[in-house]
Order: sequence, then structure tokens, then C-alpha cells
Amino acid sequence: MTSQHAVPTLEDVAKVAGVSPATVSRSLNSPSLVSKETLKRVKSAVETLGYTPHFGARFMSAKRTMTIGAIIPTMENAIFAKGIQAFQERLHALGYTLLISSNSYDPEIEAEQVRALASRGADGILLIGYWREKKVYEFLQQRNIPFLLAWAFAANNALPAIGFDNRASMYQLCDQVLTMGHRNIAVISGTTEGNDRATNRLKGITERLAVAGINLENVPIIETPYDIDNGANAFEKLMTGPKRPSVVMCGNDVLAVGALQRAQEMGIAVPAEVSITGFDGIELARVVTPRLTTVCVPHSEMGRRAADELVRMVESGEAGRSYELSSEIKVEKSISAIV
Amino acid sequence: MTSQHAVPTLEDVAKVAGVSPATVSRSLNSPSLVSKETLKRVKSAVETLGYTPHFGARFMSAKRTMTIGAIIPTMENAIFAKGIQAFQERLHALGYTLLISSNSYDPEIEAEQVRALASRGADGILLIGYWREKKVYEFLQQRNIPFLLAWAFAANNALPAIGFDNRASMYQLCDQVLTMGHRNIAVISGTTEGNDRATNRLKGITERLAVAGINLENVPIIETPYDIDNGANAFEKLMTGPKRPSVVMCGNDVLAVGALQRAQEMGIAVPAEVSITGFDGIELARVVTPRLTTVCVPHSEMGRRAADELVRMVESGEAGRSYELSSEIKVEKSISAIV
DNA sequence: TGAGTCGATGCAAGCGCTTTCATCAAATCA
DNA sequence: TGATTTGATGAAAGCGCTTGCATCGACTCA
Repeated sequence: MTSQHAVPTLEDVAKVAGVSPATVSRSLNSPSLVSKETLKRVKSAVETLGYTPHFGARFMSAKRTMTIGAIIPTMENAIFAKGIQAFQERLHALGYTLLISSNSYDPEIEAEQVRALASRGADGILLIGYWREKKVYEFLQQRNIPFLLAWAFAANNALPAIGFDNRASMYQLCDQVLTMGHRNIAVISGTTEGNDRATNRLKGITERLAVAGINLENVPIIETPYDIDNGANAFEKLMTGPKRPSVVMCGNDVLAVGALQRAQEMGIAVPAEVSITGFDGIELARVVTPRLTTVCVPHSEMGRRAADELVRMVESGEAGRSYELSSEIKVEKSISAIV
Repeated sequence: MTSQHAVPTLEDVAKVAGVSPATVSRSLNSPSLVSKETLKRVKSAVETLGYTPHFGARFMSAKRTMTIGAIIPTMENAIFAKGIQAFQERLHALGYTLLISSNSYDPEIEAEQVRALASRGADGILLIGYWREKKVYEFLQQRNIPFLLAWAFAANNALPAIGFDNRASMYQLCDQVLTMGHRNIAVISGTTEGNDRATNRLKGITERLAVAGINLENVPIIETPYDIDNGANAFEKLMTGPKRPSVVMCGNDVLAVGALQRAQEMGIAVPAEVSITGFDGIELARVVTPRLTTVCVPHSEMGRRAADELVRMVESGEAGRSYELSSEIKVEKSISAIV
């Protein structure tokens, strides 16, 4: 079935076109240096042979690979899927190829992935959030690989990042919750260890509550990995505890949807008996009943702009800039005012 | 800020360890050929220098790249996100790196991506479904790159595939719908052009209806890209048509959730006034109210097994085998019997 | 018309790694 | 003890491509 023809090389093309390999290379990479005439012959030779440039060889002699790497926690959360999809589309338009790895929130794996991307010649790398071992940043700098952080933004941090302020956004949402009269609050947070986004969201809540003079000792907080079922279980635990909260604030929409589901299963009316809030503004939040009160984040826009900025860094050699995107509080039926 | 140190090479390591480059290479790739003593020196040299093998160079001299490529329509649909996540995890465990590209269901882009993966030395490639231009398959064969199709399975097709029978599954679901007394059926299908999964799902319905003696002329079918809002709009069109169906069968859960949502907005009770079915069994289907009647497909298992099989093909050089996974009809509250 | 330009092309030196072959000392065999 | 095997290592030839430099007509200029 398989023709034993080895895969065609530049030299094969050159032979067929009756020119030197150098000319073929130039035809492919800097057509302006080659005569129209020759260009035509080369192009036709490429086609008849089905030639594809050998990436490894190209990588060896040229410095650029036209490859951008992205390392994300997981593809399963729509928030990353959506952002990365936009990221990839924009990169493709800019002529770059995207390499994605996911690491299930494991920092060890992430560090390994950074090295893997480096050895594959990634011209730039997109990372999620700020927190990671210092040696990772050092490695990137030593290798002089431009990187950009996404899904997070902290004004006081010099690293180039594009995203929103998780703490401030959650602070604001909490503000809204308080405004609606809630004082009896419980929290289901994503795992904070090693996760600055989760940590800052939680901080946004606790800071706002502290300002309101609420004793944090009385605020039950459950930490659990982002997952519908975990959200459900945490909710159940909170509702079967000594004192039922009037509102359960969740670290993201996935947890919140889990909470909502369990509420239904337990026969607890939302928002009549308990209010629930989420964070992210993914589709999940708007298809449940009642719709989730949440913080909408412009994932696609973030992906697109991250691509633009990272490519700019790569091509200009300039340092990265940071951009803060705005998030928007969306009050829906999953929350009601305490009267 | 950046040390002007060029990135360390094998030779640098060799110099530091006081051995030849060949020995370093062997230490890294076939440690058994090197003395314990030397191994230790090399390892420490690698660490002090922060050496990372140069992928391009390795690719040039070795034949294998330990890279597997996957080309999917989109990351935004949870069905692919989930499967690919599992695929990547298993590949990682097997020592392979995954390269993903998505193409928004555009066959042109897909063909281009196949070439891109080939030039990057993908040892094997995962593709979705059967339908694509013949020249793509020819290219793959000519290059002798093992490939495996996923998310589809057709007993009469010789290409190696792992998945489920879209036609048969939908046929079965339709069977269920008929059993429950529905005769007045409408369909919202995903775009069928160039998409064998969508086509076969639709075929599953029409074939079953034909068997039931239902005149297909009376079965409204709307085709639209997979998207919540499209599902919603199609639903509205169906419900405002000349004759309301008693059930709307959707090509996937995303469309079905859209339909469900619009039903709520229009004040149409589900399933009292109209039943709705989906396909895929993603989370979305179980968090909506009422829960969606759908066909559950083992996405994660498919991803895992695809990784196993593809790696087996790559490492053994043997032809790929096909596996049919079973899907399961899940009847939930979004459908009611006609009495 | 001779000197100087310029556009188009070829030559050849790497890029960093793997791998075959050769080398050589130490261990084994008869 | 001389011949042979074995284990550990080094030398060097590529792998397919890009690119600086050289070459060489054909043009331009004065």
C-alpha cells in the first residue's frame, strides 16, 4: 500500500525544478528574492512531489519556529476551552501554530511542560495565572522566551499579564450580595493551593466581609477542586450544618451549578430558601434554572488579545505589556434579596 | 536581565562532564550502555547547565519524535474537550506529547493541519470521523503516518476507527421516542455537509421513521451549526410552524439545550407540551431542568483507548484496529409519553 | 565604452543531535 | 599465557534546511 518513496526533501524539489536547494529555500521563504520564472518552476515541483518542509531541519537552521505554546490547567472547563479556542484562531490568522498542554493543575507537570515547549522551540508561551515556582520564570528568562500570563491581572505585579482582577471582581460580587441584605454567607471555593485565581477570589469575599464587619469565624468555607459533583457535595454539607446560610457563594460556575443541582435534589428552593452565586459566566450558568448570578469574563476576547500581545512580543522583541479586562456582574434569578 | 548565555547544547554538557557528545547522548537515551560512573557525571552536568535536548536536532537524526497529533473540529464542545483531555493524559503517561489543532469544521484547514503535523514529525495522528478528502488519506499513507479516526464507527468501513455507531445510536433513540407514542416528530440536526457524524445521526432518525411508516415529507428538519442559540432559534421556528411537533429530536445536546431554553422563554412546557431529546451525554444535559433525554457516549474512555491504540500502531508498525464502543440511551424528564 | 550596480542564483558552512564503526582496556576462555 | 569476547567510549558522518558570501550576466551611468 505504501509507496517506498522516502519523503521528499528540498533537494528533491531542487532537482526537479532544475535549481539549487538554496533557491528553493528562498522561493519558499523569501519569494521576493527569486525571479517569477523560477518561482513558478519551484512551485510546480513542490506540488508534484507533495513536498512539506521538514520542521526539525527548519528549526535547526532558522531561529524562529512560528510556534506558540500554551499551558493550561484543563481543557474540560469551558472557560479555558473558549479562551484557547479564540487564542488559537487568532494565532492561526497570524501564521503561528499553537501547542497546547494541560496539566490538571499540577505544578510539577507544568514545569516539565515549559521545558518541553522550550525544547520544541516555542517562540512564546502563554501561562495561566501568576503563581508558579520561581525557577520556572528563571528558566524562561534565561532562555529568553517571551511569556504572557492570562486569566489574571494584578496591578501590583510586573509580569506581563492579560486578564481581570479576580479579587476585585469577587469583591464586587460580594458587595452585591451584601447589598441585597445577606449576612449569613457560606463559601465554596476552588482549591486555593498553588492557584492564585482561586485564592484571590476567596480573598475578594473575605476582605469585603471583613469590611462589612462580619466575623469570618462564622463564615463556613469549603475548599474543593472545581467539579460539579464536588460543588454539590460541598453544598449539601453546608446546608446540613448547624446553621443554614442564606447565600452560598461559589468560586466558579461549575461549583455553583453543582450546588444548584444538589439543592434541587434536596428539595431546597433557590433562591427562596438559599441564594447561589457563581463566577466566570460560562454557558452552564445561563442554561440552568434559575439562571446563575455570576461574574462574566470575556474569555474569547482575552484569548484573542493574548495572541496579539504575545506575537507582538515575539516579533518586536519588546517586553510584554499588561492589560486589564473588565468583568461584569450579572445578577440573575439564583439570588434573591433578604427582606 | 537575561544572561547572554546561549542555550546549552549536548556538547556543552559533554565538556562539563568530561566525556564525548556521543556518550552524553547515550546517557540520555540508552543509559544501559553507559557506566554508572559516567552516568552520574553526565546527569550532574545536565543539571548545572539546565540542559534541554533540542527537539529539532533530535528530530533530524532520530526518526521518532514521540509526538502525536490530533485534529478536532473545536475545543468548545465539551464532547471533544473531554475526550481529548483523556487522550492527552494517557499519551503523557505513555511518554508522548500531544499536538492539538482545531479547525472549526473547515475541511480546507484540516487538510492544511494534517500537513503541518506531518512536517512537525507527528508519529501518529488522530482525526475525527470518516469524511474528508481522499487526498488527505493518500498523503497520510504516502508518508506512512499511522492515523486513527475517533468519534465514529462504521462496521463496513475498513479505516481504523474507535467510536460508536452514530446512526445506530440515534436509530435506537428514535425507537424509544416512537415507543413512547410520538408520531409527530421534528428534527434539529447539526450541519451535515462534510460531517459524517451529523449525517449518520440524521440518517438514524429518518431510517427509523421510514420503518415506522411515517412520511418523511411531514417531518420538519432544520440543519444548523452546533450552537446553543442556533438550537434555540430552530426550535422557535419549529414551534411557530404550521403544526407543532410533539417531540423535537436534536443532533446533539448543545442544540437540545438551546431548544429547551427557548421553550422556557416561550412559555412552552417541557415535556408537557413538547418533548426534547439530545445526543452526547455531556454535563450540560444533566444540569438543565428538566434533564435531557439523550445518548450517553463514553468520551473519556474513547480518548484513553484512542491513545492506546494509536501508540500501539506507532510502536508496532502494525495496522490499526477498530473498536466499537457502546453508547447508552438515557431517558430523562425532557420526554414524556403520548397517551 | 569601461566602471559600478543590481538582481538572480549557487556554494558551502553550519544548526545540535543520533548512530555506526572503530578503538581500547579489561575480563574471559582454552 | 595468547586469543577472544565484552563493555565503555570516541570520532565522524550525516539528517534537511537557511543564509552569508561569491559569482555572473545584464544594466545603468557618465
